[in-house]
Formats: sequence, structure tokens, C-alpha cells
Amino acid sequence: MTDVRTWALPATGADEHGPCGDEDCGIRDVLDRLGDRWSVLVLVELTKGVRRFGALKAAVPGISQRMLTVTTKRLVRDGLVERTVYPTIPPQTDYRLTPTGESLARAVADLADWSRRHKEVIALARARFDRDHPGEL
Amino acid sequence: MTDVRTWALPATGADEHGPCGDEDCGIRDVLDRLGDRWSVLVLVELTKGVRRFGALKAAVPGISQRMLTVTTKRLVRDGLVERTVYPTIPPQTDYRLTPTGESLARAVADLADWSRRHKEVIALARARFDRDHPGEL
DNA sequence: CCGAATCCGCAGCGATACTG
DNA sequence: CAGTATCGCTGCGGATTCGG
Repeated sequence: MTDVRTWALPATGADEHGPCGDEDCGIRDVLDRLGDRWSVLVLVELTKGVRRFGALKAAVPGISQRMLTVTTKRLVRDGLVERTVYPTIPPQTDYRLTPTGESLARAVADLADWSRRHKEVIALARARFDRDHPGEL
Repeated sequence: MTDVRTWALPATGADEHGPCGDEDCGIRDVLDRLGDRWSVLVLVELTKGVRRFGALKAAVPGISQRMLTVTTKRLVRDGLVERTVYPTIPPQTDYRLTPTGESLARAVADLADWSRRHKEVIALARARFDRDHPGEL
């Protein structure tokens, strides 16, 4: 082991500066909403019009009441969804997209289109990878 | 409690059918990638060109070595990123976007634009909500 | 320099039961 | 019908250590 190699590199000079682009680029704010399991699904469903709590629950199969309440509440908090409560005797609650919510929904729809167009390519890549590198990931 | 109200509703007739739209709509596949904390950031950084492991780590401030390895590996698995290893003596690894990865990065960039344009509106809505409904969420 | 392996806290989410 | 409260599990992700 007389070979001294101090782990020095020829220096690629690739010394970038900041976080991701120029500034703080608040992608995270949006992605934290889109990141959870349900927000997007609810958003998409509301694209089709006003929905009541139960209708949403029915339209988003896997979701639990709890997660639906939590999700809608977060969306309302961010000003993406508006909630209207009718104090009838079985209570009724309507959810609708705000203008902001609609514009986000459109942006998301574009991403959905992308995923539909590429889902097979991705599935194929995954299959390849899992075949060539079994046991990883 | 003689008042019998079986919790029946006037029937809104809002009986949607399937999961989210028409079919399975594989938004989830993509969102599961975008959902985690780092994939998008790495993707965006790679938009600027080929990057080595260390350069990525430097460009994505908060990330740990572990999460960078995990993230890149997942991206490679999905065929969004290509990995080139040079068996030099300190090893060198380059990451670059595949064509698929580039197209996804563009779609994501649109979403980033949206978030930048609306971040203040959202922040405002949140502040309002937290002020009017303290203790929730 | 690049990465694998281990340990561990904590948030997300589901299941269930209860209220108005 | 719409929503709250509590519990328990699971997996992401951070810190750290070891290896080629």
C-alpha cells in the first residue's frame, strides 16, 4: 500500500452555485400538496364540477373519510378549494374549485397526460432494470 | 327521539362511476416519483447538463448522500436518468437526463412556473385560514 | 470520490368508533 | 351525511459508519 492516492480529482470545474436555479424556487410548496396520496385525485374530480363530501368519497375509491376531510381541509387552506356548508338536517357540504385551484388543476392535467403517454415506457424501463439488477430497490 | 330521520338525502344523483376519470389514469406512477422530497430537484438540476455525483449533491443543498443515491437510482430505474461510471481511481459517475427524462423535466418546469406565479396567493390564503381557524391543521 | 449498510425518529395514512 | 378522535402500522428520510 505504498501507493499514495489522496483521493484528489483532476477537478472537473463543475462548481455550481445555489439551490436549484436562481432563487429559492418554491416548487416545494406546490409539490408538498401534490406529493400526498390524494390531493391530486380530489383536484381532478373537482374539475368535473361541484361535489359533495360523499360524492367525492365515492369518486376516489380508495380514500378513507379521514383522509378526505384532511385533504379537502388542506386544499381549502391553500385557497384551491372552496367549501360551502348548508345547515340542513342531514348536513350538506359542497366543494368546488376556486379560480386558483382550476388553474392548478389544468397544470396537473398536463402532467397526467404526460404520465399516460409515457407510462408504458417507464414500465418497460423498470422491468429491464429489475431484471438486470435483481434485489436492488 | 321519536323523530325518525333515517339520514336519507333528496338524492343528488351525483353517482360517478370509476376511479378518477375514465380509466385507471396512471397519474400515480408519475406522482410517486414527484412526491418524494428530492426527485424533482435532481431532475431540474440535470436539466442544465451532465452532472457528477458530487456536483448534484452540491447543487441540491439539503440532500444527504444517502438520499441522493436512492433518488438517482430510482430515476435510473424509471429510465429518466442515465448513469455512466468511469472506473478511474477515484471513481467518477456522471448523470444525465434521458430523452424521456427531459420531456418530464419540461412538464415539471411548467408546474414550477405555476408555483412561482401563485406562491404569494397561496401564502396569503394560508395566512387567512390560519388566522380565522386557529388550531386546525 | 462514490456508494452501501445500519439504526432510528417521525409524519402519512388506514381502521375503527363516536358525535351532531 | 359530514366530521372528529384515537390508535397503530409503515416507509421516508436523516445521521452515521464502513468499503472500493
